[in-house]
Amino acid sequence: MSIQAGRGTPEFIPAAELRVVVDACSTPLVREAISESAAAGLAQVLRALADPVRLRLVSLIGAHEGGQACVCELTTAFDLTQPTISHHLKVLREAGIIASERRGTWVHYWLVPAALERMASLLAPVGQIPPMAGA
Amino acid sequence: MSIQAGRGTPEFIPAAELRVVVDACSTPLVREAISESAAAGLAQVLRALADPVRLRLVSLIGAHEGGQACVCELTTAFDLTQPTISHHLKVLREAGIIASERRGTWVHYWLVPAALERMASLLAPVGQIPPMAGA
DNA sequence: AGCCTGGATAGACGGCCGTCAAGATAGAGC
DNA sequence: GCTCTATCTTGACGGCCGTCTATCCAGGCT
Repeated sequence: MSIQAGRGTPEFIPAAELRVVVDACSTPLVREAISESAAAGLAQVLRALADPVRLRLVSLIGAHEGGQACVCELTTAFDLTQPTISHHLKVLREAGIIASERRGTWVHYWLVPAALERMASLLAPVGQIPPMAGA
Repeated sequence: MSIQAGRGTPEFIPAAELRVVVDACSTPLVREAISESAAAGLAQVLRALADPVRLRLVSLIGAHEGGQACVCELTTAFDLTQPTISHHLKVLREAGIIASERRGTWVHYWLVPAALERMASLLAPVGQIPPMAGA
């Protein structure tokens, strides 16, 4: 019971801090070694994206007319129950990837572009998009 | 037991196919809705990255002199046993994110830039990587 | 007010995965 | 060939997470 902690996520980082922590590491990840806490925050956001359903949700929302979609439209795109979709949307929202607002009867979701941009620029290997630049 | 499948990963996609599947969706994710199989493949790669230890491994390898690092150097950077690090390296290797080669006694690992680039361009919201890009 | 619909929450269940200890394998050097 | 070191593999354990059912909350309508 000393070290064996099951999984390496003993501490959950709330959304606000998360932003800071991820920002703290805005160099391309492969430029210099990131800190332990930056890795934790970054992994938290990536884990939110690392699910087929949530990826499709992000894609559906982003590709939807006006960049917004209501839950009813999203739910019908899957063979999953509405609570399950609601759960996935919550995960994405808590990771700062999407935002939502209630408008009358329906709840609308849209992407937070900064979140995906941050991920993209972190993963971009320095010179970025040099398909074969390996010397 | 008809639908309840525990998690949405009934089918594992081997590395070769994975490349194809992820390539099949090289539009920025938020441009148009991705297919179910593309989402599965993409999620598989993201899940490999969505772990603090593996992120730090990628970062350590990428930032290491010469872009290469041997396992012994990586192991000492963590409070984890060597088999655990080896396991994480295997996950990254099977996801196509890193590659390895044995050189005498030591095994060296390096990044596969195309993998991270692919991820970055998929996540980049259309205009992509505004932080430093020309515009 | 009462009902209906869209959506979120709570609780439970089962599989996946991160971790470790122990053993196996591959070169290097004697 | 034997030993030693570096690394991988195997098997087991425990927690996390994706899914469901059941229930609750919020608005609109009559």
